[in-house]
Amino acid sequence: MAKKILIVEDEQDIVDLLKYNLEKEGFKCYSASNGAEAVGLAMNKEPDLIILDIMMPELDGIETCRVIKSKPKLHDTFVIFLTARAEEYSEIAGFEAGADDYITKPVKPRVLISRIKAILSRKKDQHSISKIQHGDLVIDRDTFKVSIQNKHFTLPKKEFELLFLLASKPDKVFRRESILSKVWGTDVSVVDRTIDVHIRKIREKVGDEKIKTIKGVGYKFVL
Amino acid sequence: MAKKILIVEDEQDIVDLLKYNLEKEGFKCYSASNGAEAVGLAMNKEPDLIILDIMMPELDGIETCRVIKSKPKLHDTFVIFLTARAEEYSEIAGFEAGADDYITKPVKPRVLISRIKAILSRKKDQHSISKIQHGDLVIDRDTFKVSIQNKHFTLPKKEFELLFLLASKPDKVFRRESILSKVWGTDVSVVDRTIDVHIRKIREKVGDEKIKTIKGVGYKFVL
DNA sequence: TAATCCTATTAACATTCTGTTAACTTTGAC
DNA sequence: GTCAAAGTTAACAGAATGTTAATAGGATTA
Repeated sequence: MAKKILIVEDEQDIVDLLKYNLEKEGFKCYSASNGAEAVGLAMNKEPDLIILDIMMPELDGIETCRVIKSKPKLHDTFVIFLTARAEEYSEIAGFEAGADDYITKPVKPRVLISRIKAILSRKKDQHSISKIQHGDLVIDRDTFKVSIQNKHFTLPKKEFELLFLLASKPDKVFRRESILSKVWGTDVSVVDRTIDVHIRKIREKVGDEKIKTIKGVGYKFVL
Repeated sequence: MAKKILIVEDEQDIVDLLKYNLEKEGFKCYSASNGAEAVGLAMNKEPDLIILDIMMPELDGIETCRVIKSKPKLHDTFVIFLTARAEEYSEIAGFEAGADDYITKPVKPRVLISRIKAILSRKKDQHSISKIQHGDLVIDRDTFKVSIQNKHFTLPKKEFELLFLLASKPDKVFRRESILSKVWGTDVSVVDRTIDVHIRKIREKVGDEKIKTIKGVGYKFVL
């Protein structure tokens, strides 16, 4: 799923430069040219990360960041500040406002991208429980290994994510839409059969009995 | 053992200020008033960290930094630049010359000290474990030597760091982004293929089976 | 200093494997 | 029995990784 990035910057040139480079890397970009617009867009699109210019007319970057961080919905959104080198800028103030990193202009696209990736991967790490263990089943995110009844496999990514999801709550029925949004993400669209095919592949490995179909609803993992 | 810090600065007042504060914190200080002297002292004392004024007569800070970083012996020494706020200073040039951080004048001792500690602790993390031993595998940071199944090699730096990382937690899958940030650092950006090429070279030496690919995720070291 | 060697990186191309789809079959609730 | 939902299979496209060779720049040696 493409990560969403909101660029907040009043100089159109810079917006274009960033947008071009970020989209090339597969990010979905939005842009705003002032703080107020930024807050609105952020609430609307819920980006994964916001690139925020410090120097802006009216609501400046630091204030904008404060406003953003005060919204519960956006509390976990990452913020990177953009700052001119010579600028009178207090790094401390920036971090206190809740920034996760800052980058000085002129922006080197590659530096920006590597920092963004580093930050986004941080988030990913935080959100994942790394190990599931139920009876004779062990699923370990760290090693990407699955073992069940003395059988061991290393599953492809999607299959792994799907099994991990189902097995995280044995016996709970996961509806198809819920599976889609959690494993595939909200902005990809795949045909319905795709889930079935993956379920099929998993069943081949862990055994047909382990995943039960609830027709009209979804699937559940049984021990 | 007290960490050694070399202060390179032509204004005696500042030298005194820094020295006073750093020594109070338990650091051992040396000082030089120009670039040439600095290089000599650095080679001689091998400090842990060098505080380098950008503006200096003759050899300026950036050039001095380049010279220092070109000496293998000093390659891993940390460098902090000291720069006047209003100064026309290219941060890019500084980081490209190999600086690890920079601080603007007027120097606030508390800021300086906290940055120094942060930087020195970085080093500590990286180098704290110097030897890995798992089964027939031995990897020694001090000598850059690796031995496995009666085969011995000395790996180039990057290959070594990469193998060291993977082998530090056998079976754990390291995601590509994580490898990048840990071996290459967050500020450099290299093409994706670079990791593969290094993996390939390591595999040639330690054997293909030792490093397993988890497609879409990363690599892991297996015993 | 020049010549040589070695490392890190990249580009270009080859290969492998995953994820997805289409097309068709089977199942089970009503 | 009907029909929507799910199962199944094979084929395909494209992503992800493997591989090789070329290059640049440091470091080492003569």
